Amino acid sequence: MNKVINLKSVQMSCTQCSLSQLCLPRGLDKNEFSQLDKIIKHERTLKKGEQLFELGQPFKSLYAVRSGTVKVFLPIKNGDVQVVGFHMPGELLGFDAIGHNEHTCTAVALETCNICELPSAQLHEHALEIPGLYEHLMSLMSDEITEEHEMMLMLGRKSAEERIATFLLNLSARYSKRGFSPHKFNLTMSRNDIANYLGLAVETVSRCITHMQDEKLIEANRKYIHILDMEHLCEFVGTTEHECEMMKEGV
Amino acid sequence: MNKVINLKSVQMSCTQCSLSQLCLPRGLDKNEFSQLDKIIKHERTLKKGEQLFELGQPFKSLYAVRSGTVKVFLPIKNGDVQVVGFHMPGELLGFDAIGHNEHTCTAVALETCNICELPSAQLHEHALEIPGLYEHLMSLMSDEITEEHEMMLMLGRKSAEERIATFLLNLSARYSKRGFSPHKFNLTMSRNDIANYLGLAVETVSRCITHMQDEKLIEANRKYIHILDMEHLCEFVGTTEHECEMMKEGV
DNA sequence: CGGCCTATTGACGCTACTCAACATGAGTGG
DNA sequence: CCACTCATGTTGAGTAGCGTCAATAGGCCG
Repeated sequence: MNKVINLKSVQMSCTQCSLSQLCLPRGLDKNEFSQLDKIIKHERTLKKGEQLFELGQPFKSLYAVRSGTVKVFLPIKNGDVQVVGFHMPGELLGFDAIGHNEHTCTAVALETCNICELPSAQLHEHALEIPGLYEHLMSLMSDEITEEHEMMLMLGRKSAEERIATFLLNLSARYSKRGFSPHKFNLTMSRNDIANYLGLAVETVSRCITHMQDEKLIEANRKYIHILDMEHLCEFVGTTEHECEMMKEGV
Repeated sequence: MNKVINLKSVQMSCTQCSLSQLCLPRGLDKNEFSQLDKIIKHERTLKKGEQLFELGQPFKSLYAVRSGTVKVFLPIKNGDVQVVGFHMPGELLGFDAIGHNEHTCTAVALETCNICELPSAQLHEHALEIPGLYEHLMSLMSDEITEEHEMMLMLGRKSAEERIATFLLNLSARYSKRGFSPHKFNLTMSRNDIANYLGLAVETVSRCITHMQDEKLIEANRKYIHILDMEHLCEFVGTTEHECEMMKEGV
């Protein structure tokens, strides 16, 4: 029994984690790693539908997704929401709470999730002992700002089909970065979530996906997506050069 | 002559700046203030239309607007753009460049601007000497993330009129925070910029403003805006409670 | 097997875009 | 100072894209 616990704790340490290159600063030595392992909590597990944090909740931690997908959204009137992002393994979330010490959005698990936690109390206390931690966190926040600029472009100027294409290619690139196929993957979110995120109606999402199948760009069956013609799908995205580069990097 | 230069440099120091409460961490002592004044450059002036930074340009500095308005946008194909923000006095910009050490958007002056500069080289070097500087910058970045979430809500779910109302009330609150009237102000950006920012056509912006005048909610003449009925305008925004609070705070 | 939720497809209507004409103000040069 | 041009803003008519409503199909779970 003791052995099992040890094994588990080893598996769950940052040192052993295959995602550490995504969520931690680069170039940490063994010492600094074990320093981090002391302050990061690895035990949290969320079942499908459970909340990680909620709008208005005080800032307790930053969170890293170890496995599963987390959906982040803004609650609006009448129980309606605006989905503002999906977080995959290796991605951090909770930055929204730093500014006013409380969360400005809500995060729930779309499937069973393992979550690592960097408690805010320890953050400022130990940040200086781990070189580059502040810089790294700012770097991640900066990336989030850039991504959200691109979302504004998406919602402001792109047609329904362009949005779907952009979305699929973005997922593709992120799967690819994690060692999965950029061509075949399963969506972890519902059509409803996708539609909401992209500022479209569910029906429009369905129709676009159907249309893209007719055009032989993709093959889709419910959650399953198979990208057949990456080249032409990229052309559909058609906006910033930066974006096109990003997409192709991921392939 | 010497006297003039001295006077100028005194006027331009953070210690004397009326906006320092907006862009600097709170609770700095005299010593820390003068520390900051050493690393912050105050001399930069931009004429209308001049660039502050450009997409792809290496990260040199963070910038604070001292006077004037700066427009930030993403260049797209064919010389088209997507406006992603407007920055007023006391607001920092350039956070987009931290992640990959180069700017992911372009910033230009909408009118004559005075800009303060926090060079990136000095940032990490001196950040630890000024307590709370990192925390403060992260706090500002966090706020920017939250604001952009609200922009996604705007672009994803709101009607044209709701967008205009939200935009006007947002400006109103920001003017108010700076000691100006929340009811009467002059827009520093063109209808074109507003339309682009809000994901609308110029004509739609014009029509909405006209319509809001017919409804006696506002009075508008070109750049000049007079908000007549703040209450009903707020109702128009109609989305998150958080937003409504923010709007009313500013009044 | 039945009930429920999610996804797909079709018909219709509305919002906001496009194209176009026109008005107004700012800036320029004589 | 006025007349000219150009940029910016306003208004109208027609239309396309996407949302809404409704019906149906398919998967999942008890």
